[in-house]
Amino acid sequence: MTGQVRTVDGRVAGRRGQATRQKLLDCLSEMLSTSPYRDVKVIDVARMAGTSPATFYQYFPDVEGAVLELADEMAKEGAGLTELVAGRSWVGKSGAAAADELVDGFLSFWRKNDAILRVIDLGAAEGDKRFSRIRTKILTAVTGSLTESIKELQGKGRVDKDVSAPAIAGSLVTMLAGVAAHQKGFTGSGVKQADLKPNLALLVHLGVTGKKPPK
Amino acid sequence: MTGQVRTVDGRVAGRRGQATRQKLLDCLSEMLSTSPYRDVKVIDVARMAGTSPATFYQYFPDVEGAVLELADEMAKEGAGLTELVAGRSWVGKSGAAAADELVDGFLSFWRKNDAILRVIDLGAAEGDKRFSRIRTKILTAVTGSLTESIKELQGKGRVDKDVSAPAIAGSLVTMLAGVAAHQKGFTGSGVKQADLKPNLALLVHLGVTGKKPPK
DNA sequence: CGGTAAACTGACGGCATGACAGGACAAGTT
DNA sequence: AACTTGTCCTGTCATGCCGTCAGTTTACCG
Repeated sequence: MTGQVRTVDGRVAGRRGQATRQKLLDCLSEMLSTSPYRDVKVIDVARMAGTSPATFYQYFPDVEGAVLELADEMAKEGAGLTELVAGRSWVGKSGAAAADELVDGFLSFWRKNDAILRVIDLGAAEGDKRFSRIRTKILTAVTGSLTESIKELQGKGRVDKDVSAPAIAGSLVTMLAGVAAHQKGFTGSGVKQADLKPNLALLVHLGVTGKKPPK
Repeated sequence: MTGQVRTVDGRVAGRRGQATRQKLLDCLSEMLSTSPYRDVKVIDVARMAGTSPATFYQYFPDVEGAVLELADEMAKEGAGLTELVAGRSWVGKSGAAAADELVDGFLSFWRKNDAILRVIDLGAAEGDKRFSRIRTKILTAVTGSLTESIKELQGKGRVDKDVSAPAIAGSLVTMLAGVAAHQKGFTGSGVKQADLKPNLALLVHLGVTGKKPPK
């Protein structure tokens, strides 16, 4: 599928080359989680990796390009999020459990990768197609499965036919992403940390099934 | 309340000074909506305003500082969002209408100011307290009122006591903000534009009242 | 008209960017 | 071991933006 790793000027990268490339990506990743995106400079990343800016530009066209690589790596890992939803029953008590675990899994994934994810979010919001595509790819892992679940419930007559399954699924996932990204903002305005997850799960359950979960 | 407008070196700004200051802010605002945040340079803003970079630095410490000013302007305007919720009844048909209008008003506010809002979002997500505070200030206009509405319903026994009103309100508003910011991402993945608002309104209604709106 | 404070600018050292050519290195060949 | 080959890295350079200062122009007031 993906061809070999290549440098900007078209050479194929060997073992050593791939190692430095990866090191640069790692350092960029750390940089992103410690400094504002706007202040991340090529020279700092290169210094941290014990190399020179020129080396950086051999493997990536610019900072954005490198971020997209990081995002791609993460998107692959994010494909596993599908399992949080696929094949789950949303009826009765197992429905409540499904909501709980979806919220939990999603939040921890987001938190683990928050630095890159917020850059992707920004790029996508700015209308950059490359970022939008990756963002969709990551979220589709969840929204897709969730859409299926809702459609299934509609098929059984448990959910109104006139709701749009993809719209609901997308909105709920966006909510989870937003809350994960601004978690600090919540605790700062009168929401107890412990209250967050159960109430999110409640909202997810309500959205998917249209009903409150059983006690 | 707010003292006079001051330059970085402490002078008070006169008529002419305030005019150029405002012009710089306007140009910055336009710049933000046409270029990626990372590429917005002081020199471009200054050029667009027909002045020099040095002038920019007389009124703002850096680009971030100027963005915070823009955000402050917008926060004042955003205070009007309270009226989308305050004093509304969430019972019966008027509940459905309240949800509709909240979604509508919120989305159009967000869309009108999306350039600055996504920068604020980024700053807040990166943990910058100044951005977090402004973001909270804007959102509080809605979450606060919404929290009150939910608490009121809880008082009347129409909503379970064990849900956290602020957590629900915050999550719903975050959902609205997220959807507004990534609206294009939705339509790009199988959600019809026209389906979005009604389904969001449904989710809001469900979240606030715990019940589906009447037909 | 003269004085004072405000408003602006030119110019400068410093740093990031992005390109190139050439040197260092690993691995295999003779 | 010396040589060869292709990969990998860096020194260096031109360019352009950043952020600051000293100094000039403009507006206001007695």
